[in-house]
Amino acid sequence: MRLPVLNVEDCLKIGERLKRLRMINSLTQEELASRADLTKGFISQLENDATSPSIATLKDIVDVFGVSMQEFFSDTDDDENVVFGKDARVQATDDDEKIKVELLVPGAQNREMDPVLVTLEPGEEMDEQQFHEGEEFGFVLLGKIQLRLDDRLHTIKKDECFYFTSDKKHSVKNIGKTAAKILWVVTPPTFYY
Amino acid sequence: MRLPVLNVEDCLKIGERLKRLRMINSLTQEELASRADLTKGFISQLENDATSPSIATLKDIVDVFGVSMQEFFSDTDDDENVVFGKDARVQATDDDEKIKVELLVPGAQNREMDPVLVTLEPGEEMDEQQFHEGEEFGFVLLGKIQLRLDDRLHTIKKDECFYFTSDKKHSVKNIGKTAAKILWVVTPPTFYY
DNA sequence: ACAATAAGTTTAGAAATACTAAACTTTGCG
DNA sequence: CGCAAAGTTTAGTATTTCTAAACTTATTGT
Repeated sequence: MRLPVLNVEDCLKIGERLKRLRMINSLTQEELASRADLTKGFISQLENDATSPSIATLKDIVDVFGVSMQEFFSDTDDDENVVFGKDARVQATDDDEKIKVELLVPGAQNREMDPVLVTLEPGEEMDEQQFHEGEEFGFVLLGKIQLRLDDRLHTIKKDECFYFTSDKKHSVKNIGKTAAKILWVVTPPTFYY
Repeated sequence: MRLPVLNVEDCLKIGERLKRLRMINSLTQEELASRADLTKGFISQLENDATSPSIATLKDIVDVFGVSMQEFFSDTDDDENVVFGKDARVQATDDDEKIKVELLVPGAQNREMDPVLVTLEPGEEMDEQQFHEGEEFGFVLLGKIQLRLDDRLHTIKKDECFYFTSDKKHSVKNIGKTAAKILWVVTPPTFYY
């Protein structure tokens, strides 16, 4: 039996495909191993291209994911993602910016909502510069914030939320002593950061 | 490493797929072996499911055929029918109707064009009642017809053709003394008979 | 901050097999 | 029929697939 040649692994990317599928399905290596009747050590080796599975074993694994061999080797992303873990987040702001905005569902085409995670350090404020149509919903996961809608101020604490139409000028400021995190959902999707 | 389980071989049919591809490419086992840097004995074993290749080796083999791993594991019969004889025609009109319309390429899903054969007895007319988007092309195989587009009339004889956008009201009439036959192609496919 | 646990990685090696070389069998052709 | 081409089978070596378990890193709760 042949050693996997580096260029084959490169172009087939078996490890990468396996890891991606595992993340999409929110499984640990141990859970996947258990379902495919393998060991977690082997799953780790596969994901890191330290070894290659037999075709039969690969089939067992992709069966756990409910994916065909054809789909597994497909280079187009046909399967709409339903579950998005932390690693799927796309940061929409630079690391040097104090405000951190992360897209929770990247690739928002064909969707009605755009959920993002906003992180504000103490004292920082996020301004909305543009009006747009639609509605916004926010849930404060951490900290205490002040929401300004036109000329009115609202204090919102952890586990409280807000909902307003996007035709008002609005901004959010962290008025607490620790970082604030807001789960924010916009409909229809609009890119404004 | 796991033995190939029988049901895996059954559903993946690796040997069968390999043999079919080899036949399509008119290669002997020895030629294929030579091109993939393997032995003919091994090819024979693979085709008879006596053993299973590693993924890397499978990739080498399908590369010889110019096929991707995705295509290799595809369950759809990729070789689309290209030739449609008379026996493949599907009549879209009843026998008691004077106008005869036959689909030339049945199962038109996933196609950009819908070709039909229209037969008109002398003096008969085929009306288009509905507007729709798209384009239409026609070739007069037999006879002489009159094409009306909105308020304009066109006489088209055997071996002449027409092409227009479908946003016009249109109809066709046989103005000859013998039956007329028109090969008519509509894009995108629309069912209007 | 720290401890405990979850999650992932690495190591050593047993068992299995991927693949070979060559002998054997079948098929096709003149 | 004889011969060569094509395919199959056999025996075995080198390699790898996959394991169990130790180790490391990451995460969570107090």
